[in-house]
Amino acid sequence: MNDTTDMTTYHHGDLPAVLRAATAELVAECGPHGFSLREAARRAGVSHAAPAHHFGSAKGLLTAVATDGFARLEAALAAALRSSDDPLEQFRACGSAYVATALAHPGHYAVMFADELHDSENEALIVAGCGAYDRLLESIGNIRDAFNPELDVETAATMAWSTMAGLVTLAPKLADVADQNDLTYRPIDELIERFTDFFLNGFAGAR
Amino acid sequence: MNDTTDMTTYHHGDLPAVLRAATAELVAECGPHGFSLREAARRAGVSHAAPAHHFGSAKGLLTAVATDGFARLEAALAAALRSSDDPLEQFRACGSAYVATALAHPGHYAVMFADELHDSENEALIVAGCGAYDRLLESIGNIRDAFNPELDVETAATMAWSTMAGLVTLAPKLADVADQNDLTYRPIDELIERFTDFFLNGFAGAR
DNA sequence: GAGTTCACCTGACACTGTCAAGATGCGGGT
DNA sequence: ACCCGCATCTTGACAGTGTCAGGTGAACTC
Repeated sequence: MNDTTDMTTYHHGDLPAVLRAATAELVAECGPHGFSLREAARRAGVSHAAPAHHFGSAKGLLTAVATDGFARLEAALAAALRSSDDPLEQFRACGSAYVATALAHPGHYAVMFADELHDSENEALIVAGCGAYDRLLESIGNIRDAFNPELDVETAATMAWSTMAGLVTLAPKLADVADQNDLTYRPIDELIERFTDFFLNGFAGAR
Repeated sequence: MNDTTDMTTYHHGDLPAVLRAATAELVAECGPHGFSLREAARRAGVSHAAPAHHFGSAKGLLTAVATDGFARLEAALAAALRSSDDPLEQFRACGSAYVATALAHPGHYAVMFADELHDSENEALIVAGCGAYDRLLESIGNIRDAFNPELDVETAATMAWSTMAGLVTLAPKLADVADQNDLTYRPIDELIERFTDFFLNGFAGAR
């Protein structure tokens, strides 16, 4: 019977996958605003209405790309958690993994946190997003268990998540500002390292 | 002689200002993606090509709105700094002021941090952005002077700025997630309060 | 081998941003 | 008083966009 993952080889091979890849590439090049459904179709070598058949609308396609991005992020964070037994080291690895995947897949990342570009109600997207976030909760939960039972994991995770997202999106702008003011420019890797140390420092006394 | 701020009362009164207001309102309603130059012109009661004359392009108009937003933010942060003599209290007030202005002017805020929607090279925008950021530097500089001469003000400001930006943009999404997982939902005001306490806690031992 | 379903195409519509060219009214110089 | 220059805004056109309706053909089912 029909396994949905098997109905691939038709005219084109696997058009949905090709379209998702083309979209990510296009957004990485031209930004979410420069993206165009027709251009994505063009790059995939199909007619302008082909994407709609698989994804319903432009938003649907972008939603699928965002879901892909969260899946990648979850995988990276999961690997970071497995990379060590020390909760502090795990958290540092999560920070590095977050920024690494964001920079490696800028097209995905740009869509993931642009609320109105994707359909926030989409179930697959929500599941993928929560999956990635759960890894961060897991990491901070490990820290709580090992060092500070008073730590409010929810709040700490919210702030860590926000800070990582903010750093990644603001880093280029901050670099520009630093350049123009003759200040020392800190590459984002170093910022993330500082960030994790700073947070781990703060975790000790937080409630 | 021509003072550019005086050439206001013509056919329309002050069309640039009306257009900026209409744009902010429109973005607040429909998001940056739902914004349309022609719709903004429509709301201002002028023809579809009128905005181009004052702002050059859609990006020019959005840049002006972003500049407005940074000016408002700087004013709010400056007021927060004046609100107390205690550096810690100043920092808390900055956090509250940041989120308050972001929520009070969602249209402006959405454009301010959407890198490709405005012209990042625009000088007025850069000046306004740096002006607001400088207030945060000032606040954290006061903390350094009063409590911890080892504190790296640049790095601390980068993280505080990123966290505030991240919190504001992610707050609604995190609220949804919390709702669906039956977790306790923290309103953003409380999150900001926690955030400032957490950072102040971290400042003590940071380098 | 006929019929149904899926995958994709063609064509059309209203909408968008931008440009060129024209109208319209204010201000300053004579 | 007049007129000219110029800033302001309009009109019209162009290419490009997302989405929908309907068509075409391949592939699987029975």
